[in-house]
Amino acid sequence: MLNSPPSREHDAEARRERLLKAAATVFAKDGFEKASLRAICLKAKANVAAVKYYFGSKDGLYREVFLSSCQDSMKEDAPVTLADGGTPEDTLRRWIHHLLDHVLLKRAKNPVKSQIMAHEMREPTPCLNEFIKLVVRPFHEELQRIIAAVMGRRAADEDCILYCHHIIGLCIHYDHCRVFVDRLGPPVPKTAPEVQRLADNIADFVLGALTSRRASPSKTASRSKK
Amino acid sequence: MLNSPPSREHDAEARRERLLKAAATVFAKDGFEKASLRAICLKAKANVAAVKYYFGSKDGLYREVFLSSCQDSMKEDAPVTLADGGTPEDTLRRWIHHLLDHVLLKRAKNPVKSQIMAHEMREPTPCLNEFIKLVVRPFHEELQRIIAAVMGRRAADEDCILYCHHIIGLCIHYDHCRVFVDRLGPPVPKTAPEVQRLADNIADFVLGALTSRRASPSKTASRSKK
DNA sequence: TGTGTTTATAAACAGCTGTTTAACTTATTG
DNA sequence: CAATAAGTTAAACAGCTGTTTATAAACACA
Repeated sequence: MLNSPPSREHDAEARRERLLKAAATVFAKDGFEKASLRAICLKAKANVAAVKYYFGSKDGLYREVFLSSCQDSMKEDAPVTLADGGTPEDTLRRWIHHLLDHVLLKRAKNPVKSQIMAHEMREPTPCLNEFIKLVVRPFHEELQRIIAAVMGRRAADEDCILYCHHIIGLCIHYDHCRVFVDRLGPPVPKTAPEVQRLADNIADFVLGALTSRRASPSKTASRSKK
Repeated sequence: MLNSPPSREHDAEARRERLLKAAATVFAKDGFEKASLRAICLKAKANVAAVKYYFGSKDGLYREVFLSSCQDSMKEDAPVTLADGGTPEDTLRRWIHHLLDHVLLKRAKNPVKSQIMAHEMREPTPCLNEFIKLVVRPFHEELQRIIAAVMGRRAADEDCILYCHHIIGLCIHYDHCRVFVDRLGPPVPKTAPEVQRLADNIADFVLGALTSRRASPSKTASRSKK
């Protein structure tokens, strides 16, 4: 008779993990729309119908990839906090260095997460709110506390909140707009010493700004008191 | 017999423009991959084969939309320059306000350009280099001159170049990462008075930083002299 | 008016997509 | 052990996509 088909794979957990990993890579490279389940399943050595079985749909697979990515973020490097000790100014320096090290070195070696995040920002799903709540907001709030300590104000001061956005925006610009920065020069840092130098430059700039604003609440803050 | 088909449209130029306009809208909303030629042509009241005829392919249509977008950028609001008069500090304030007004108000009413640009940043084509050369670089260099005037340095000073990136990154963060800022609060400005208030806050912050760095070249700059 | 060329477009093509179906295999339960 | 449930997977389905083909209509010219 004909040859019997090869024996089936039994390790469901391993297959599921392979699918998640392959999907992350393909979604990162191609984006959600262009990424095809056949490409993902070829890479994962899995059957196309497995996507429906394990994840319900292409959307479900994407959601799971994104959520895994969020959970990974929470396991990463210990964040820099005021409780670490040192002056608030030194803490802010370390915080800035830590963020730049993360986005310019660590993430650059594995662009899957940032590319999935870029896609998510363009077409937010409910996953994004979860990510913001679990990962981004605590991070943001600790920076607020650091800024407030530098400035001798309450963390809920509206200036402190805005300065958080200013500082984060300034730092991640070097990652998000890398195609521009690289062409306008100087190139985006690629080594730890280069990152340290940029971090120092930014920290000096930022601390200069915060120090100068210490005694001068902005018109924004004073108007909000009416 | 059967009804004769309606007469053909003869205005090729009008059809081509309609296609460009519809494509811009659909590409902006759906991204390149998800945008379908049938959706674009339905919107433009044109035949699907017209894309091949006028633009060669879907890619060609996209390229033309992007180049039109770059040319529009060059016709927009007169840039703020030192030659406008006033102190360098006031010029910088106006510059920051102008940028925020542009990205938060004008562009927000027509998100086509920023969304196409986001796509281009993810998958750069040669068009991007053209755009950087013609639009972004002159803009960037004028900001460098303004910063240098505030700081009493040469425009080619490496700190001035980096501060350009810092300032631009900080400002455009409110547009690029709007999904984050809106959820973390306070909401991204949507009215002219709100934009003015944010611009003032940023200008105070930035001028505070530049003033504090005036007498202290950073370690970056001083090391580069070795 | 007739002829050759160009333009515009309906229809078809070829291929790809995510999802569903059906059949088989394996595991579990009574 | 038999029956049932769960898991795996090839094949099929239904629909969509960008591109190509074929042809009518329009244009230009003698």
